[in-house]
Parts: sequence; C-alpha cells; structure tokens
Amino acid sequence: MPQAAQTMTFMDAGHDHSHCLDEALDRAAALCADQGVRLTTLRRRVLELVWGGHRPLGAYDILDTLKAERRGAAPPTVYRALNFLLAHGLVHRIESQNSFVGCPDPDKPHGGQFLICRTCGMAAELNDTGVDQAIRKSAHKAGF
Amino acid sequence: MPQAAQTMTFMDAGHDHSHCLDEALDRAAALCADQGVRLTTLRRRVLELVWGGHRPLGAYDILDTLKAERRGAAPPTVYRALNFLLAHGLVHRIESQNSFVGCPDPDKPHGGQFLICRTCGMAAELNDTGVDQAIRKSAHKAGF
DNA sequence: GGCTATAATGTTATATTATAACATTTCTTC
DNA sequence: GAAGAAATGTTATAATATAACATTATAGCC
Repeated sequence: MPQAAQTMTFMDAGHDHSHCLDEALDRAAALCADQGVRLTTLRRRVLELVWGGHRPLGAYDILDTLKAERRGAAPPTVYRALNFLLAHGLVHRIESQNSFVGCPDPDKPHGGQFLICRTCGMAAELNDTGVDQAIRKSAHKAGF
Repeated sequence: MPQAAQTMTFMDAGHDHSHCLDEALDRAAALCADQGVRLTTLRRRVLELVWGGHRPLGAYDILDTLKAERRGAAPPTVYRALNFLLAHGLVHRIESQNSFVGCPDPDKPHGGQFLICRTCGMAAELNDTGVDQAIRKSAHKAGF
C-alpha cells in the first residue's frame, strides 16, 4: 500500500544488470541448498524471469514466457513455482498489483513494504527497521 | 501488508453497534453533501453492508446480499458502488484479501495501513502518523 | 410541469487472477 | 532398479474484476 508520492528517475542506460541477476540466482541456489530444498530448473527459471523483468511481473506474464519455452506450461506451473519462491523468501508478492518481484535480500528477515513508482512501475523494497518499528508501536497502541 | 503478530480478543458481547453504523452513515451522507456527490440508495446500502459486516467483506459477499434484495444485482452493481465509496474515502480496500472495510474516519487524510487479526479476520485501521513518517523517511533514503 | 443533459444503474459478456483434483514424471534413497 | 516422495503435467473451474452498451433516474433549466 505504501506508494511513492513522487516520480522516480532511473539511470539505467548503459548499465549492465546481468551480473546482478547472476548473483541473485547464485544466492538463491545457496539459500536453497542451506535449507535442503530444491531450486529446480523450473523454479530457477521463474526466479530468473521475475528478476529479469525490471519491474513487478504478473503470474500470467511469466506464464506467457514459459509457454514459449516449454510445452504444457499452465497456470499451476507458474503458481507452484511462485509459491515455492515466496515460501523461501526469494520473491515477494505485491498485493496491490497481483504481481511479483525478486527479493534483493532473501537472507535477512524483513517487513515487506515496497515503494512503487507511479510512473514507471518500478518497485523498490524498503529495508528499514523504522517502518517496522512504527507499525509495531502503532499496533501495540491499537491493542494488537 | 502489515499484519498482527498476535491474536486479538474482542469483547463484543452485549455491546450494541447499531448506533455506530448510523453515525457512520450520517457522516457519509454529510461528507457526500459537502462534496456535491450523491450517496444514492444503492451506494448507501453497500456502505451499510460493508460497515455492518464486522470484518472485511469481499465484493461477492456483498453481491450475494444485494441479490436477495434487488432484482438484477450483478458484479458491476457492487463494484461501481464500491469504487464510488473508495473514491470518496468512505471505505478502504484491503489488497491482501480483496476485501473492503468501512473507513472509521473519512474526513481526515490518512495513510492506509491495517492491522488484521490472523484468527478472527477483524481489521483495525492504523491512524498514526508515526508509520507514515517512517515510510516517508525511508522513501527519501531510497531516492523516491 | 416538461425538456434536456448527465449521472447512475441494468444487463450481458468476458477478462484476469488463482486453485482444485488427479495423472504422470522425476528424483532420492535404499 | 524399486519404493516412496516430491515435482510437474493436465484439465477443469473458482474467485475477482471490468468492458461495453442499453435503460432509467436525477438535476437544472425554460
């Protein structure tokens, strides 16, 4: 729900992001190995797509890409992979958009707020205990 | 997205909420009059249902009730009324649930966070500038 | 009061997002 | 390589939401 009040300008031109993606995939692989769960080809590919789209992707966007790559990709194909990635903190779901983004920091626990640019759709994950603390404090006040 | 970490107990027994509902409807009517927009019978009824359900209601929950009351209620009937109410700050949408709640304080600007009880589904609106401030601060840090 | 423009609602169809249920394949472990 | 578990394939359908156009009601004006 938190959304940026102002537009945001990115300076992407000329900057190669591919190594970021590789890093993210490597960290994901390591994290899964640690946890004894399997980052299968499909799951890895979905994670790659989520990361590769430089903004949040809908499940059916991902599905469209998968369909072109493997025979018989269907909604459950995508949703199962996404649910796995969500469960292990590798992606987040942006509820206000029914869309998914890669988590830049899957190792650390964090609160789950995003800033989403109204103009370009880009999302940045907030990783700042201030917001969590304020929520916690407010929740306490409200009797939760 | 913020959710209560703990369960919440309500002491509803014996407490008559009907006057709260009346008050809410009266305030809504006043607010619409101020803004020169029409709180029609249908919109008022939907607001009443949203408030009357003591927890967030889905659009199709509302639709089911409406269907029993007026011939020809259909999805657009509900969604149009809800969109009107949303636009005028009379209800909020809880994105994580695709559900709707009455806004207890439609006159004041506020940030849109909710605490949602994991056990009973009850939602309480946060109205605390601390959270907004923390988000704003964090957004600034992130370059938004 | 009747006329007109606009807003609201009715109506039908369909888009979008997500899951259920069961079959098949793949992987791990022994 | 056989058995059990996990993952994926496959088909169908549920749940949420909107598009598009027809009809009705309302407000403002004469």
